[in-house]
Amino acid sequence: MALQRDEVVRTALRLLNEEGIDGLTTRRLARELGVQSPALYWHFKSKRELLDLMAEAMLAEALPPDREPDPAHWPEWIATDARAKRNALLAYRDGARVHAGTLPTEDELPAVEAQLSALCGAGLKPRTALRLLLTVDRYIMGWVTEEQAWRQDAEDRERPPFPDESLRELPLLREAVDVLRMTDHDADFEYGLRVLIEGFRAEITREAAEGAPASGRDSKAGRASGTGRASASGRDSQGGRASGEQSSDGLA
Amino acid sequence: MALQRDEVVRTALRLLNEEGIDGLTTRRLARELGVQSPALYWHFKSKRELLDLMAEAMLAEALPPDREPDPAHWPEWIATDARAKRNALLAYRDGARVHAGTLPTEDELPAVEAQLSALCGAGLKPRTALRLLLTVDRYIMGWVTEEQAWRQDAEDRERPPFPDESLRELPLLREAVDVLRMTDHDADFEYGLRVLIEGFRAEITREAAEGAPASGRDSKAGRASGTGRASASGRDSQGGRASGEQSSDGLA
DNA sequence: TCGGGAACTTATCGGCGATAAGGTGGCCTG
DNA sequence: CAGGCCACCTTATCGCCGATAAGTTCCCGA
Repeated sequence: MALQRDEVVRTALRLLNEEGIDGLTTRRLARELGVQSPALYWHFKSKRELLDLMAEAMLAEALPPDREPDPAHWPEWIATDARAKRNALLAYRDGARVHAGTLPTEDELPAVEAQLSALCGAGLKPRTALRLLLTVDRYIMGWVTEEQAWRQDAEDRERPPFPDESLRELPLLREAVDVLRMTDHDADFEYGLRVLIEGFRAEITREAAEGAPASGRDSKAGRASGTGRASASGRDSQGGRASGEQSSDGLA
Repeated sequence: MALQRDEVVRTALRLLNEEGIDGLTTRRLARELGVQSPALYWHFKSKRELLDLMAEAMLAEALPPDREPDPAHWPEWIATDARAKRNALLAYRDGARVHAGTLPTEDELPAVEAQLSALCGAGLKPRTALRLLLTVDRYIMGWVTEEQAWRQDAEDRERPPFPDESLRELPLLREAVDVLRMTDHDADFEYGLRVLIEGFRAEITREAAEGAPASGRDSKAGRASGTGRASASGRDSQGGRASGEQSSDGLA
């Protein structure tokens, strides 16, 4: 029986957990499947494509696509989905790094549309609703990336970081030392998640309030800020981001 | 004149911008410096160490360490610092990936202590204040990682993603299409940042309110939630995260 | 003057992603 | 039944990577 793409992906995910992303090589994976490594290139045009499919499979396990979010309880399902996604990324070693930079597949879009629909039902404009979803997504990605990096080199760390004597002159950090040393990932993640949702709540009432009067489009209050000298290091790099500008629309 | 660690780091950062993180190899860097590649291992014990120093240098350019944040205007300096950090990461190609997973150096801790001091002056407990700082940090990291990945493969992308016809049946996404396609990174980042700060504001008043009565420690309202089946795919991986538990302390 | 160590070179290792080219077997067509 | 095609895999190889071992150079201080 010939190899199936699906079987390759599943084996790759298992191998990811056993060896980590650095141990996930085409040769190793091929050996696991009982073939030679170039055989994989019949099924995938590159390792990147394999990683993309792995990322897709990871999240597909966590978020069943057939859900109808309820506008009335948006804080609950936003939080539930966020936890589910974090758990999905945590379920595989280096899961966040595998998923990072992946584009949503076209068949994930309907689920997003459903979420947008619920948020608009709660009073948001589509643009704002999508920004909101992206915001929590970025938070999750950043969080889990850091969390897994921490767990990863916690194994081969000789002694715990931030030893007590380095905090001698820093009483506040000393008081928050368990947050600093990330002894309770779950609770700390949950805190940020709650802060985000609290902010969404404020944003929703704000947008509802400003939607009621005359105004229509995004308010355009300038407040150009940023760092002053934003792009460091002589060369500007990055293909020409105009550096200092930032178009915050009023934050106080 | 012999090579200096500092010179190597600066050259590496320049090279990073020119070639990207995948083009930043020890051989290429050595060539740039006019030496052979093993010479680098006299100055750095591994490439990882070099990357750590690069990450440190990147941020050092952006955040001068001698600042005394004002408790009265915490939303302003939180936002300013966040923009500065984002700009610092954006100033180098793959800056976020280089910085990801790096531990704060001991000499960055005093700056954190100063920030904590200001936030506590605004009414937060040290633990909560640090959690808050970590939250915005994770958001920045997640955001810029995604942003740079997007910019990166925007170059060698044949045609724009999410073509119009794929959104035919998705009116809300179609309305938010410029957010989906990330045509204005700055504004979208700024939106999430404002949401976070709005949430912090709510959190501060909440904590101040609950600090006033009898209560002392973190409120322990259970609400175990999560996904139900959290860790997918048979093997549990990740070295035994007890999967379903989540210690949210009350979010509605 | 000369010993030692900082700073480098040359040589090499094992492993990586990827490509080229060739083989093999089953199925479909004539 | 013959023949060819094509899905699927192998063998061979390329150029590159991070890293180590061992040898060389040269300056500086006792």
